[in-house]
Formats: sequence, C-alpha cells, structure tokens
Amino acid sequence: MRDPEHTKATILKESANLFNAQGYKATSLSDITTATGLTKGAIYKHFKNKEDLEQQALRSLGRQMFDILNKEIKDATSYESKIEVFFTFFKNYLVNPPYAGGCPLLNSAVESDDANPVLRQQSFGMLVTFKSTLRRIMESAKKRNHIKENTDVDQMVHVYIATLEGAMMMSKLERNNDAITTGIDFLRNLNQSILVAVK
Amino acid sequence: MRDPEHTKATILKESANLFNAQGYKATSLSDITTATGLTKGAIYKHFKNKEDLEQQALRSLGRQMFDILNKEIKDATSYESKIEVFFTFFKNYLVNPPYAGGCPLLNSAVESDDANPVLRQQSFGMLVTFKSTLRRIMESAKKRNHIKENTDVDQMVHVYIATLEGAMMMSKLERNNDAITTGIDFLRNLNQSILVAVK
DNA sequence: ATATTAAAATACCAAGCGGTATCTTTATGC
DNA sequence: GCATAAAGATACCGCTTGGTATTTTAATAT
Repeated sequence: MRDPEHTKATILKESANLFNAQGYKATSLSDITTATGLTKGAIYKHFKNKEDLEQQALRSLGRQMFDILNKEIKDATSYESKIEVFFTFFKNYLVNPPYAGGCPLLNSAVESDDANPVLRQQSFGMLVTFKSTLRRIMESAKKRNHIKENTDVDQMVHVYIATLEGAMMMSKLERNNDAITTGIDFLRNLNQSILVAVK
Repeated sequence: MRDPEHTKATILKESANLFNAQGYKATSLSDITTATGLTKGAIYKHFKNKEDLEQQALRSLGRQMFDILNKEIKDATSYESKIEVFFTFFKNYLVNPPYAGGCPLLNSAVESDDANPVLRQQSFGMLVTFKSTLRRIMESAKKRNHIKENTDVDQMVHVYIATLEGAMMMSKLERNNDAITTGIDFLRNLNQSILVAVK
C-alpha cells in the first residue's frame, strides 16, 4: 500500500505541473497538498523545503523535455528530420501538451531572471543544453556537407530558439496555434534555404 | 508640500518597476511602501486594491513603451528607418533600460496566461497593439512598393515579434546582449531581403 | 484664524504562508 | 506476532499577506 518512491514521484509530478502553469512563487504548499491528496508531512519527508521542491520539479520538467527531444533526435536519421523534431515538439506542446503551462524554460526564465537565483541557474542550464543540442546537430550537418558551408550556425541556433520561444509566448497568450504554426513555417523555409541541394 | 497627483504617479512608477522585475504576484504591498517611502494608506487612497494597482501599473508600462515607439516611428521617414526603430528599441532595452525587468509584454504574458485573467487581457491588448503597429507599417510599405509584393506580412509580423521577445528572454537569462544582437542582425538581413531594390 | 475636507499615516484584522514538532499508521526483519 | 523504523497525518507556530477602520496631518476656502 505504502510506496514512498511513488509518493515522491506524485508530489514531483503534480507540483511541476502547478509550478509550470501558475508560477513558482504563486503556487503554495496547500495547492500541492490539494492536488496530490497528500499532506505537508509527506512533502517535507521527501523535500528539504519549498525551494528544494521547486528545484527538483523544474529539473524533472527539463529532463522530461530533453528525454523526449533526445530520443526523437536519435531516432531521426537525416539532418532535416532531426530539425523537424524541434518543430513537431513545439507544435505538439500546444495541441497535446506533455504538461500544463507551456515551455518550462520560458516560464522559469521569465519568472526567475531577476528574482530567484536558484531557479535562474537551472533555467540557464536548460538554455545551454537546448542551444548545444541544436548546435551539435547543425555543426555535424555542416561537416557532412548537408547544410551550406557559410551557414552562421550560432546565429541560426539563436534564431530558432528565440522564434520558437517567442511564438510560444504569443500562442499561449492568444490561445491559438497561429503564432507557433507561422513561426514553424518560417523556420522550416529558413532551414530549406541553408540545405545543400541534393544532387 | 502635499501633491496627490505626484503621490499617485510615484506609486505607479515604483510599483510598475517592481512588478516588472519581480513579478506581480511576487511583489507585496510592503515592497511598494518600502520603495516609495509611503504607507498603505496612501496606496489605498489612490487604488481600489492590489489588482487595480497591478492593472494600472501594467497599463502605464504599456503606454510608456508605445509612446516611445510611436513617437520614433512617426519621426522616422522611410520604411527602413521605421523598422529600425523596433530594433533600436529592443537593443536599448538591455543597454539602457527605460525600466527594470525587461519587456512588460513578455513578463506579464508569461506570468498571467494561465493564472490571472485581468493581467492576461491586458497583455493580450499589448500584443494586439504591437502586431497592428508593425503590420500597418508593412502594409503601407507594400502599397508604396517599398517591400516586395509577395511578402507575407502576417508571417513577418509574427516572426519579428517572436524573435525579438524570444531573444529578450535569452539575453536576460544569459545576462548579455548576444541573443538580442544576433536576433536583430538576423531580422535586419531578413528585412533587407524583402525590400524592393531602389532603382 | 478657523472650519472643512481630502491625503496620508497608523493601528489593527483574519487568512494564508512556509516550516516544525509530534503523533499515528504501515510495512518489514527477526 | 512483535519490535523497529520509516512514511505520512495532524496540530501548531510565527510571520507576512492584502485589506479596512480610524486617526492625524496638511491644504484650502471663508
């Protein structure tokens, strides 16, 4: 009946959803006890304090995100299909969200940048991972002559992420897919334009 | 000595800065009384409640933003220089911020989209204004044959805003201008590519 | 000068917060 | 089947929160 690991996982999962949707500061312990059906006793058995829970919850969201991403990137065989993974991922985020509240990177970055050093550090790490994942794919494609030699990879990485995250914000605010769809269409064309034509 | 209008303006200005930097939920009335040197009595004389203050503060930030923007757009004579206004505006945001905490649209949108209907509505309004300002400039340029006839204005508007806002998030998180500079460079090139060549 | 009135300060309130100490329950090793 | 120890529920704590009622202060009109 009792299963501490399951309990911890439940707390982590429910709190991550709440944090991501409502904000970290805005989510109280009682929100979490209500959502989980557990009590503060259970929470403080598994987490040092609220900050610790916030941290682990965000880490869990990040892992979830990159696990899906990395798996699908690995499965994709060509450069084009690897890039397409990012597009599909963001598109699905709205249609069929893996967790409520949108992109954890965007959310935690905006909430924490000026106020919460712990979360900020973690958001920063997520951005670094995001960037280097995309950069690796592009550098590799460049070496193999799949994308043009003069491609500014660093610029592309920045533009891809900025556009996806910005479009995410817009689509969430407008409560429709227009912004994210339009953004992805644009990026897909952009990506086409740096491909080396197949002989 | 006493100047109610000045008092209200002070409360609005200081609270807007705090809300934008720390978040709306995360900023308490005592934060505001400390920042202003005033008391709750003064605040509740001029504002119905905290939500009212949040609303008016965000509106004030939005007005500030669009006042600067609109003025400079009006002063700019060509399509190119009008578009450049947006770039300069976002670049300056980080170098010499008109108020702390980054873009009020991004901040309020991300914080409020799932949690705060009042702020959400207002963020939404800001996005609408932002989009239509940019769209108007582009449509007008299209009519006057300054940009290519086949330009997808709607797509461009989405991409410009998404890229700028996304880059803003990245630059704030990384605490440097790289993302925003790179994003602007890209958009500037993109803008060049839709210009009709001058004869 | 004084009465009037608005502005702002002070004092207070219930409710909710994160956190802790204690008690009860449940599983497990012997 | 009983002792042990961990898991989790309950009860409580001090503090801060947004909000209100009351009082003091300062400007203005007479």
